[in-house]
Amino acid sequence: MDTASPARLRFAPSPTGYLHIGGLRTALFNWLYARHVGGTFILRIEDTDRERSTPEAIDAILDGMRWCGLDWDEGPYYQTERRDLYVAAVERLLAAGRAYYCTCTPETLEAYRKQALAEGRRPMYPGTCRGRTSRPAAPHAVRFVAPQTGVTTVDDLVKGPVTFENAELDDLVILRSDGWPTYNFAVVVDDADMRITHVVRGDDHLANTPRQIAIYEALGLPLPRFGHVSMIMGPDRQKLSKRHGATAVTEYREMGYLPEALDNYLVRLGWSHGDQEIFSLEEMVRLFDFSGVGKSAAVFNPEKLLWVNHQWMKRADTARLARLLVPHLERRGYRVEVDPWLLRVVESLKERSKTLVEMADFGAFYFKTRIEYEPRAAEKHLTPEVLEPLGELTAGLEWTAAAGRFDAQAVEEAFQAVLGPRGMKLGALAQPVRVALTGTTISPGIFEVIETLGPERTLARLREAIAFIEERRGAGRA
RNA sequence: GGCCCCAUCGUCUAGCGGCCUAGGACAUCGCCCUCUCACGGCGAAGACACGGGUUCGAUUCCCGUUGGGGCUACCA
Repeated sequence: MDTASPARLRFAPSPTGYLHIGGLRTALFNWLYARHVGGTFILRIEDTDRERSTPEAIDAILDGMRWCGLDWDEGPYYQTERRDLYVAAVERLLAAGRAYYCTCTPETLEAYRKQALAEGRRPMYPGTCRGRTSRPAAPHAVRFVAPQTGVTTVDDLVKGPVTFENAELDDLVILRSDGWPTYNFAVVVDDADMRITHVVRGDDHLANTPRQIAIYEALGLPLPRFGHVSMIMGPDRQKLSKRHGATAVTEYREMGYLPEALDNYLVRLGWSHGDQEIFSLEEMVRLFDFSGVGKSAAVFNPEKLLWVNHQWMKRADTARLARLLVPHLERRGYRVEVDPWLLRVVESLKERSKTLVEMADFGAFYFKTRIEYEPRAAEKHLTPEVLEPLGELTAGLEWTAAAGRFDAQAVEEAFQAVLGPRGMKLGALAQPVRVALTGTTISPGIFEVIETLGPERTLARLREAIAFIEERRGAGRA
């Protein structure tokens, strides 16, 4: 028995560029609702604009969606493979007198529009070809006979009821002179054919909805529910675009973001559930509903995304993080593989890294064969005064290593053995050691670093630092 | 220009007539924790765009103004 919900939703991007943040959020909302009600999620590629559509863009869309965990149950369907369907629908409209051939050239149309605008009139199609029912020999498009009276009300899932005057509707072109359908027509034919029950999309399509409803009605097709989600904008309150920095979802992967973090951040842009900020995909699916979707547009805030990512980095499974970190390390020239040692490294880093990129940069010292000291750090901490304690610590750690235990606890004891008798504070020794081991004054806890580094690397680096100080002292005397 | 949508801290938002001297989160600024950096804890600052109504009572409902956005293509 089929107990699944009959709800069918779709994401229908046009492959004219990379998959951007706004598109991904639309996809996410569709996917979440479909999963929430146990319905079907369909992917459809709207590639009828053959000038601007590219195979690379299609790959980018599929890739981005997979990365974010938005799996589809049907498709991808391609509109360029469904042309017969649109043409057949056009024929039906033509036969029913709900469409007509139009031979007006783009030039005359453009001239007319300009004139209308200049005179302060509405730039609508003048209806020159209305009623032309026989196929012209000249190049022609097909126009839809739009209703001229009455109103159309869209009972929107997020905006509520929105009413439009049908007199505002234009006789729009449904079939271009190149034989391909236009957007407003193809969506209707496809959504109906695919039995879409909820059309959820950006609210830049709200004004298109009455035009589409008119087509549904002319074709005698049942109406789906519509839901128009507000858009995502840049800090300048303009539609998000390349100007605003990274907007392609794959860029976020390269910048070291986790897909669950991007999903989490995006779902909170326009949707909320009380005061909760962190949601797993599973939680979103359980909680998502249109009643929680807001009406107003939201400004994309990279800083909050960074924070959300940090939250997910801390929660992430260490082995998975290690696997994801590898390419970032390789990009920096470190040959590593996922082994227990890398796991330890990641473990020491995950709490304090906001992104994988940050983790790779911050943890690079673990992998370096030679430590370069930051000049200021060396200046301040690798001084002759610490030569003796450093030497003593090195000896102590050698002993610790020889004893076969090199854990944080044993390391700390070695430190105390140096510190205690001298009445030194931990910081006075920890910082020089930190510079010796990492080259900088910033790192995870020093005992943890030493334990992770292991005796061999630790002792080599300490000796090198001692040599460095001695050499510099010698140079100073000369 | 016309039509449509939107309007709570800088940003994301809670609020669905009295619980609001408006709550949370990011960012900012203090303090605490502390071997550095983070994390964490505590605290500060910070908003209902404006004007009319409706109501015993409006952030919440209605109208207008203002501001922002979208559509107005043989792009999607």
